Amino acid sequence: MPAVARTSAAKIIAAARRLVERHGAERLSMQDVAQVVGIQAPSLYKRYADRAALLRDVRLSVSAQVQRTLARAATTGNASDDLRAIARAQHSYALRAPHLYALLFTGVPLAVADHESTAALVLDRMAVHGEPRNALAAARLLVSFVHGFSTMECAGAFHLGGSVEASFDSGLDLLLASTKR
Amino acid sequence: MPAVARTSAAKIIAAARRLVERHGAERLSMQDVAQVVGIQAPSLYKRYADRAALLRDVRLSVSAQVQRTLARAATTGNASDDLRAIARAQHSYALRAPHLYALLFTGVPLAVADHESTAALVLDRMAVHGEPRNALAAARLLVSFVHGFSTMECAGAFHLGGSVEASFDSGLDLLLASTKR
DNA sequence: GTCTATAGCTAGATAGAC
DNA sequence: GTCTATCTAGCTATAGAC
Repeated sequence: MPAVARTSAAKIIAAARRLVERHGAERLSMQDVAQVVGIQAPSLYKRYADRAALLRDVRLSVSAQVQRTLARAATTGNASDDLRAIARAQHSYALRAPHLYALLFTGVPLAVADHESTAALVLDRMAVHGEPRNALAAARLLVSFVHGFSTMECAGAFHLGGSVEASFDSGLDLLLASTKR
Repeated sequence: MPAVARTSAAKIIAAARRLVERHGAERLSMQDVAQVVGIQAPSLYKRYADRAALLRDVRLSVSAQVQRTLARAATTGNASDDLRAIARAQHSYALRAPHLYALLFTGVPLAVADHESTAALVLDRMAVHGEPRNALAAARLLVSFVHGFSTMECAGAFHLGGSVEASFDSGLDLLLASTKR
């Protein structure tokens, strides 16, 4: 008779997520995860071959959550408003949980089905908002700005004064206006 | 009679830089640095109190190098061309040495004198290229785009096909055109 | 699936002789 | 400033009983 399960895959991932959110992925240890879920570290190896496998599941979990968040933002019924809402939601997520957000751009690229990818979502709206021929470059311009601004803001890289939030808003406005059809 | 110096601060920093460039800052170890410069690890502690102190010097060295590189790019005599050249140089550096580039936005923000900061350089050119009233936000827009695009490109985050380089160029063009006075 | 015990490694950092 | 020797700490991962 096997031992009774004292935890679950979902709880393990949730615990690991919380630890990454607080301390960053580099400092995630199997021992800390085990302690949080209330088991001993070696027991984790019954579910995950190694630390990398656990971290992979955490990344997938974060990726899915972000995708859901941005998809929910893109429901205004207007392509331009959707783009603005997506940008705001991404920026907000990055500031709220920088370590989780960083996970999306760390290590081997996540393989995400196209129909589930935020990239495809932005591209779709951009093809309506602006000239379809230029949609790919325009989408990359917008996403790069949001990503770059968010990570720089998290890193404390804006130190010339002025309102950082105002800069974000005006950058977003200018970008949307200049890509508009 | 004290022992003869077998190395120097410059060589130690250079060695650490090379290791960070190759493997990333997280994996920089005092033992590896010592081996590369040809001394024993404990000897490093005569010059640096701890690993963080050494890494701090590496960051400062990279920061100074990047600043010099971008400042040299901004000498075309024309503000708009300077901005384009800065953007290209930053993008190129980030792709060439992603781990060193990442160092600039990692950990506690680097304290850089304003007159030596790239931020001030871009702001200066932007105030000539575009409307001075909007220069701060426009500078942040431009730098965020370049930074975001570069890090996403390094992370392999552009997977919808098309030419990534063409997207960068057209994004840069659009940005410069739409901020022009 | 849980546990205890432990192997095995790597790293940061200190002590003290020269 | 260099060395050897060593301490301490933390971590990944495995073995094997229950």
